Amino acid sequence: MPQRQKRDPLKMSETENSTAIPQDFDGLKAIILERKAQLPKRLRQVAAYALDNPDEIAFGTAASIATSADVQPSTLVRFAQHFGFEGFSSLQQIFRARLRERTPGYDERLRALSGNDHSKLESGSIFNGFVAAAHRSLDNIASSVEPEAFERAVNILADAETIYLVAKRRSYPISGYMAYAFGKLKVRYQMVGTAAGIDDDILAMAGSKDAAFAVSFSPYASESVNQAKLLASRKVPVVSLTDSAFSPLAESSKVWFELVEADHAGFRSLSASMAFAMALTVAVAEKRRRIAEEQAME
Amino acid sequence: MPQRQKRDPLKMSETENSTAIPQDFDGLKAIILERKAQLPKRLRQVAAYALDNPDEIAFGTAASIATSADVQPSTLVRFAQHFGFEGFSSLQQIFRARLRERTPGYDERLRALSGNDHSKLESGSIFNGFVAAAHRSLDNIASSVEPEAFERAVNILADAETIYLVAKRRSYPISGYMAYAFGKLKVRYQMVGTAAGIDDDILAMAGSKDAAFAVSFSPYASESVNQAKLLASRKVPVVSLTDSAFSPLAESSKVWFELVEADHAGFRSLSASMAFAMALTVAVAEKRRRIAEEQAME
DNA sequence: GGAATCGTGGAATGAATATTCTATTCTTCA
DNA sequence: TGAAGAATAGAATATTCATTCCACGATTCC
Repeated sequence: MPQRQKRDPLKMSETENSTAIPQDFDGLKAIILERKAQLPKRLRQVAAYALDNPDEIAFGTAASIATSADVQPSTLVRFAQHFGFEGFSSLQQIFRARLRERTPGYDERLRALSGNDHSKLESGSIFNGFVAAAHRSLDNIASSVEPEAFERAVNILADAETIYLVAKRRSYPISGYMAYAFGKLKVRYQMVGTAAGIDDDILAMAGSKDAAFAVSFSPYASESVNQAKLLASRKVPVVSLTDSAFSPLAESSKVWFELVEADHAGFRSLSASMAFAMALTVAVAEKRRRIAEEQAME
Repeated sequence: MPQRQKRDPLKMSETENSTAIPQDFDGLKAIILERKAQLPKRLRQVAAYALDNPDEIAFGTAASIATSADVQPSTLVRFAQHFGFEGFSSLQQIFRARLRERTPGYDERLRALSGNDHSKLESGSIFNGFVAAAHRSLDNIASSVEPEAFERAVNILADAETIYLVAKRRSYPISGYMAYAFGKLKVRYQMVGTAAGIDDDILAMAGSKDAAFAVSFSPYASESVNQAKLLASRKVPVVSLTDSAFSPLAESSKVWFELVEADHAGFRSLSASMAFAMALTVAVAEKRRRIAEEQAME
C-alpha cells in the first residue's frame, strides 16, 4: 500500500478536530455508530458497508470495495479522512489489525461452544442448547438426505407449472419462507391452507402438470395428510419433508425426505428444515433457469 | 492485485507437474513441509518465513515481505510458481482466506461436505452450500449474541402481558414460528401485520405493560420499522432482531441483536434466526414459569 | 431567492506494485 | 577441472493502486 508523505500538519488539525483518531476496531465502530446519524448519504453508505463487511475492507482494494459498496473510490478516501485518518490505507490498517489479533485457534471455538459466557447466565444455557441442537440437526441432514433423492425432487418441482405448498402449524413457517423465496425467484406457487374454507377450491385446480411440496412433522396435521393424499390421487406428484419413515405423508409422495430436527429440552427449532427448504427452493429455481436457457437456444 | 494474462500453458505444465495446486492453507502447509528438504536455499528461506509469519504474507506486499524475509521480490514469485500458483498474488489469497475463515471446526465440516456424495450431482452442491452456510451462521450467533443482552431481552419479554410480534416478508416465518411456540407454551402474544388494515387497531392496544419483538433484515420493510417506532413512542419496550448496527430498528429498541445469516450464492436461509427465535421463545416461557412459581409460593 | 458551503462523481496523476527478463553466481556431474 | 544447468539478484516494465483535483448538484443559511 502506498505510504505517501504526511499531509501538512496544519491542514490535519482541521479534520481531527473533536475526537481522537480511533486506534482499534472497537473504537472505530463506536465512533461510526455515534456519528452515523449526522453522516452524509454516501458516507453513511460506506459506514454501513464497512461494519457489515469488515473482512472485505481488510483485504479488498479501494476500487473493489468501492464497487461492492456501490460508491466511488474517492468516497472511501473521504470517509477515512472524515474520521481523521490520513487516507483510506490507514483506515484499512484498523480492519487488518482486527484480523491479526484474532486467535483463530481450536481452543477458542471449543470455548465458544461449550463453556462460553452464555452458560454463566441462566438463559444462556438455553441459548447454547439450541445452537448446539441446530448444529446437530445440520450434521444430520448432510448425511441423511440422499443426493439422488434430492435431485429427483428438484426435477419434479422444476418441471411443474405451479408448485403447491402444503404445510400447517409447526411446518407453516417453512412453506411461508419458500413462498417468499419463490416469489422473488419468479417461480409460480400456490400456498394451501392460508384462508380457511377455500382450500378445496385451490386444490381442485391442481393437475398432473403441477407438483406439490408438503411438510409435516409428528404429530401430523391431518389436514396436510389428507390434502397430500388428495393431490396424489389427482396425479399431482408430491415431494414431502417429514420426520419419519412411517409418516402418513410418505405413502402419497413420489419423493420424501426424512429430517429429524435435534431437540433441546424437548423443543425443536427449524434450523435444518430451513436450510433444506432454501436449498430445495434455490435448486429448483436454478434448474428452471437452465431449462429456460436450453429452450431459448433452440 | 495485477491480474496478468495467463502464462503459456506449455510452460505451466513444467511447474504444476506432480501434485495439484493447494486450495487451502492446510493443504499448502502440508505440501511445503513435504518438499521443504528438496527446496533450494532461497526458496526454503521463503518457506520457513511463510509458515512462521502467515499474517505477514496475508497483509504485506511482495516488496515488504521480501525485505522482511531477506529475499528478492522475484524470489517470492518463483516460490509461488514453484507450487503451481500463477504468481505471488494467487498464493497470497490462500493466506488471506485463512484469516477470513475464523472457525477452525468449520473447515473440517466443509471438507467433509464437499467430499461426500452430494457434490457429485449438480443440485448437490447447492444443498451442500446451504448446509455449510447454516453452520457458519450458527457459529456466528454463538459469538455475536451477548449473553447479557439475551438475558435482558428475556426479562423484558417475560414481564410483558402480551408480546407483540412484528415481522414482514423474509422475517415473517420467524415470527410465525414464535407465534406457534408461544401458543403451545401458553404465552399471550399478538401478531402484527397478518391481515391488512387492522394493524393500527392492534397496535393501539399495546401499552407499557406489554412488550414487542420485531424482526427485520435488510432491505428493511418500512412497515415493520414504522410499527416498531410507534410502539417505542407508546412506551412499549421493543426487542429486535436485525442484521446490521445501522438497522433503523435499532433506534426504537431497548435491546437489539445483530445476526448476519451467512449466504450461499447470494441467498440466505433462516437457520440461525430460527435457532435464536426458538431459544428466545423457550427462555421467555421458562422465565415466566419461574416467576409464576415464585408468586405461588407467597 | 441568492450566495455559500458541503457533498458527490469521475477523470487525471504519479507512486507503488507484481511480474518478467537477463546477466551473474552457484551446483553438479563428467 | 570445466562445462551445463539451475538458482539467484536486480533492473525493467506494464499494470494497478490510492489519492487528488475539479466541475457539478444539492443543501443550508442569510
